[in-house]
Amino acid sequence: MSNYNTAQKEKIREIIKKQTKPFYPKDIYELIDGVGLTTIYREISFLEEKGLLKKTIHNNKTQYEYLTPCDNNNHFYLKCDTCGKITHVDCNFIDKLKKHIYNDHLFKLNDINLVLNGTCDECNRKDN
Amino acid sequence: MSNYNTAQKEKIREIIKKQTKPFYPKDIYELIDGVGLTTIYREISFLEEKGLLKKTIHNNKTQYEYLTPCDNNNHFYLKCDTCGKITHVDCNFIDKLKKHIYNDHLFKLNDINLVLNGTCDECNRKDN
DNA sequence: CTAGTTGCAAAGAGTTTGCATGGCG
DNA sequence: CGCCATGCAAACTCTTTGCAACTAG
Repeated sequence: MSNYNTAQKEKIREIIKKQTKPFYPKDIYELIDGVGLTTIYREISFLEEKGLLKKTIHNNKTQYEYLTPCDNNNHFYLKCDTCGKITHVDCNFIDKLKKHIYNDHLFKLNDINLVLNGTCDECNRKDN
Repeated sequence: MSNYNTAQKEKIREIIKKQTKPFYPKDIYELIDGVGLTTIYREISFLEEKGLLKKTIHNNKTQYEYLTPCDNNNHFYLKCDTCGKITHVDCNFIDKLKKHIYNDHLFKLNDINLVLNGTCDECNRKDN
């Protein structure tokens, strides 16, 4: 399954790649004309299995976050809990973290899709 | 709301405190006699707002993880994606992480409820 | 032409809400 | 005794599935 390239799939992927904040399947549905909600659900599931989307919860509803793909493993994502924005960070500190957790706590962190929550600079300034 | 102490609430909290793995509201329901599912949903929401429970997703259903409370901020949680077990870790490395992210990436990590995903030692051994 | 894809309608499942009853303080 | 809590049933909403028509390769 998901072998054929169709106009619907392309439209969906195009829209999803532009998302820098978490979204609901319905959001994508409303941004596209001529694509059924079912198809969007199916394509989202497919992209999630490929690791391009990460599921989260908001108001007891599933949200998806688009994670820009990256070759190396020295990267992670910062998600602002206030505005929802997701930032891709390339940084070798992640390596130190992984090693520390592995050595001191006998725990092997996931290589991919490490998302840390907090508050971004912009929202931080606003709050003060 | 949630001011009165009732037998139902006590039962629910007692069971939840024992959970070291993610659970569904229904799981708690099945572990207790004489408490309605509605009440369990209400108490879980209450505990989640207090930060004692963290929502996650599993099979498109909401799961909750009990996070043992802790006074200091030098701690985080390790969640094994294989067996689901959640380990509470007291460790000052978290401070280094926070400072690095704040200084180098202008991002303020959450003080509480930092959960890192990966594979625990036990599951790691089994896989090999 | 064949096998995958689409999308409607309906089914399924989890969660929330209305309301009458019951219990805490 | 007043107010909050409980729990059943019903309502709601999101998500999945069945199926017939359609389309990419």
